[in-house]
Amino acid sequence: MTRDEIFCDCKVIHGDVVNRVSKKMPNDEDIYDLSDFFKVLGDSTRVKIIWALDQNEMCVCDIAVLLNMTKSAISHQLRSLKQADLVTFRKEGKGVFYSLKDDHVKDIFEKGMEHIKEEHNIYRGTYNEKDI
Amino acid sequence: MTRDEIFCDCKVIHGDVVNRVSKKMPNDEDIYDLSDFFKVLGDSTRVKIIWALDQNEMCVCDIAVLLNMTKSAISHQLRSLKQADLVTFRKEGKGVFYSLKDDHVKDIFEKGMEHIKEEHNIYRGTYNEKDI
DNA sequence: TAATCAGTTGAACAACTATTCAATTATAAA
DNA sequence: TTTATAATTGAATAGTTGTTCAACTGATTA
Repeated sequence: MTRDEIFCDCKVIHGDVVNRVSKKMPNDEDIYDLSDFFKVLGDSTRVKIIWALDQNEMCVCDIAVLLNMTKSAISHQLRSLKQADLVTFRKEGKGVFYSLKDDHVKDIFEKGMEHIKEEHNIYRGTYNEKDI
Repeated sequence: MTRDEIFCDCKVIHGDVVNRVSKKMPNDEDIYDLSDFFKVLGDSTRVKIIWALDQNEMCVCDIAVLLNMTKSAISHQLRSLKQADLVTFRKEGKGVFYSLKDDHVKDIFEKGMEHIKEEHNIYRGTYNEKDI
C-alpha cells in the first residue's frame, strides 16, 4: 500500500511524483520555523519598524512618534521581533535603543520588493486576470 | 512645530533622527504590499505547497495526499497563492496542475532558511550545513 | 524621599484567518 | 443520458493576532 492510497477522496493520478516530492520535503520543524519567520514579517507595523531600524537605531519613543502609535503597541511588536531574533537592544539611562540584529532581512526585503514591483509591471502591461 | 511634538506621551529624545528616518520611509502602499506578500508566506501549509511545487508541478489531489489534507483546504490556499501571483496553473482534462510562477520565492526561502539555521547555530555551536 | 518619564506586561476585545462541511461546477467516461 | 471524479466556492467555526487600556517596573531627577 503506497502513500497515495492512504485516505482522502482522491484517486491520485501521480503517485510517483507525490512519493518523490515527499522524500525531498523539509522536516516539519524547519517548515514551521520558516513560516513563523515570515509571519513576523507579515505585518505592516513590524515592516515599518524594521525599515526604520535599518536606517538608525531608535528608542521606543522615537518609533512610536515616527509611526504615530502608542509606546505600548510598539513595545509589543518589538517583543515579537526580539523573539524572532530580528532585533537587539542596548539600555542607556531610562531609554532602550533597538537596532537590527543582522542583514538577512534587508536582502529578503529587497527580494520581496522586486516581486511586488514586477507584479505591478505585469498589470500595467498585458493584463490577464480570471479568464477561466 | 516639528514632527516630534505632535502627540503621544513621549518627550522624544531624538527628533532629528525621527525626522530624517521619516523622510526615507517607503510610502504606505509599498509597505502594505510588502507585508501582505510576507503574510502569504507566513503559513506552514502554504510554505509546504510552495516547496512542493518547486520540485514539480502538481494537481490539487497530489498536494492533498502529499500534505495529508483535504482538497478543499488545499484549494483555498492555492487561491491565496494565485492571488499573490506566486503560482500559476494549467488545466488538463478534469485536473488542474499548479506550478510556481517565478523564482523570487526560492531566493527568499533560501535567505529565510539561512536566518533560521544561523539561530540554530547560536545554540548548537558553529556547525554549518552546506549540502543541498 | 517623592515625582516623572521610558518601557514593559497582561487582560480584554475586535478583526482576521485556516480549516471543515456541504453544495456546486466541470470534465470525462460508461 | 447517468455516473464518477477533480476542483471550486461560500458559510460557519475555532483559533490566532494586533491594538488598547490599565497597572506596573525601573531609572532619573528634583
